[in-house]
Amino acid sequence: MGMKIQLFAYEQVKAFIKTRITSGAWKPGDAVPSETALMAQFSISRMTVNRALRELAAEGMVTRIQGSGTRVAELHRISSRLTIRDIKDEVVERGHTHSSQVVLVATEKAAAPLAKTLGLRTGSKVFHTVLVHLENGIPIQHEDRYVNPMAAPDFLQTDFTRFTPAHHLLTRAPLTDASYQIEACLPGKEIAKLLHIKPSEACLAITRRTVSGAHVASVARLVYPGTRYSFAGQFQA
Amino acid sequence: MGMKIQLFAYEQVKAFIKTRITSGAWKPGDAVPSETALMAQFSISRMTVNRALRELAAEGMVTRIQGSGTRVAELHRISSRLTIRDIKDEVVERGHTHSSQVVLVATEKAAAPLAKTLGLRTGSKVFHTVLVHLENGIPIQHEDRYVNPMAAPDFLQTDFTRFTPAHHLLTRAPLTDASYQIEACLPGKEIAKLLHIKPSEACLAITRRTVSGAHVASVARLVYPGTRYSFAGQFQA
DNA sequence: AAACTGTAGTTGTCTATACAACTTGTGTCA
DNA sequence: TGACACAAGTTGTATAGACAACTACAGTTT
Repeated sequence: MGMKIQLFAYEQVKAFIKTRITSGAWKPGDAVPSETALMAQFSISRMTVNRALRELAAEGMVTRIQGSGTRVAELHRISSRLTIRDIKDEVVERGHTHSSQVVLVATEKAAAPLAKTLGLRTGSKVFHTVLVHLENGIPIQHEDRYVNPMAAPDFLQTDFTRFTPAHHLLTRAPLTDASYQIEACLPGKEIAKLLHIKPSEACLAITRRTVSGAHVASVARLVYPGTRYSFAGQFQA
Repeated sequence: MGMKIQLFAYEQVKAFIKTRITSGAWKPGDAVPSETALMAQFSISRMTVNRALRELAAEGMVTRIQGSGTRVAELHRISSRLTIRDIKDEVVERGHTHSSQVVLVATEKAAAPLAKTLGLRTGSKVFHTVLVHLENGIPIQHEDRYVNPMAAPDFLQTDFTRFTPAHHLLTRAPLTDASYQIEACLPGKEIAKLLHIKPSEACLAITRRTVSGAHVASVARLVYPGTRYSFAGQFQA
């Protein structure tokens, strides 16, 4: 049994406070005992108490104000981390096989709006790829991606049946920022055909823009069939 | 001009390592200097170095293994926090006005599958509410919610035109866990009518299950019109 | 009434040291 | 060759003490 028997001192303090908050004994806005008080109560040093409280603050359970004190956070804003992952890893992790169908690999001239989001001049060279990702042979994602040549000059040399575009980019261009947008949409004739669904079937679309250092590295639109894909997650207090 | 001039020692160490990772100078899998080495390099104590590295590990930038060392994390998995918020707060924060249309407020007997997810016996009493949330008079969310009476006995006493169900639950039952699922779907005739959209318009649906202490507090299905709502976020390294 | 001052209490950071727990490689012994 | 023991290096936790920065409040002065 992987059960952990011994809790470290700072973990005991965290657990003590956490249970009082989640049980409702201490309500939002209530004062949490000061470091000095907890230090005496647990017979441990202040640094250890400090670490416990600092971590609870980072987790959003409490609010700390220097000189004033520590209080239970207002609405323990429960939150989860949403991570950028390579779809291939995701599929493999489920124990399934991943494959890709390459629809388009091209160099194009950027139209005005695209050039703007990539931070390039209108008419600049951009890389454009379109692929369909399959899980056990069933289409689950349509990926339409534009890549800034400045960020990944050798992008088109990749064999996209073996490595996903995301993999190439993640390994070459260290990510610094990204923004995403999740929406519901209808696929349109062409994408519906590639995903083997009806044009009337609702889809989940994620538009993602990734930044690497000074450059906008890539803009991608990922379309998932609504019946075959959903986006699940777990929150923890 | 809120510029912070002085960086604390542990912040300097973090910045030093972070820039080397995001610039690509240190690649995933590379070894990060040991605590002893950094201690000498910056002329600071080991505890301070330790704090810097511990925080970088928590942020997912590096991986630490006791006895072995610290390395640059494989794919700096960029992530963002997805937060549970009250839709009313969201609307108000945008400077708009929020209003609710109450469709149903009832006490029902739970059918088998619902009872199971709420952790109750089949046929137990459950609260059921259906409302439409409006932003400046335009429908943006259809909320269909079941509530466990054990977790919020006075739930139905609320005036739902003034307080949202989420508000009542967040203030009464301290949240401990939650899981969610985001999917694309078609609304169906009834919901389409309430949201003033065509039944063929794609919608974003979030199904959320919240846990408070020992009880599953509530199960809600939130449906957003695809044309009027999307879910945006920002990642940070 | 308003402005100022001082003080006690609180959090933020940092140090030097200590020991525990773990990993890795090297050398020894069977 | 294989098993074992050991040592060096690394991270994990904890301590006692120190000073800095900030808040809140009470008391004083203007």
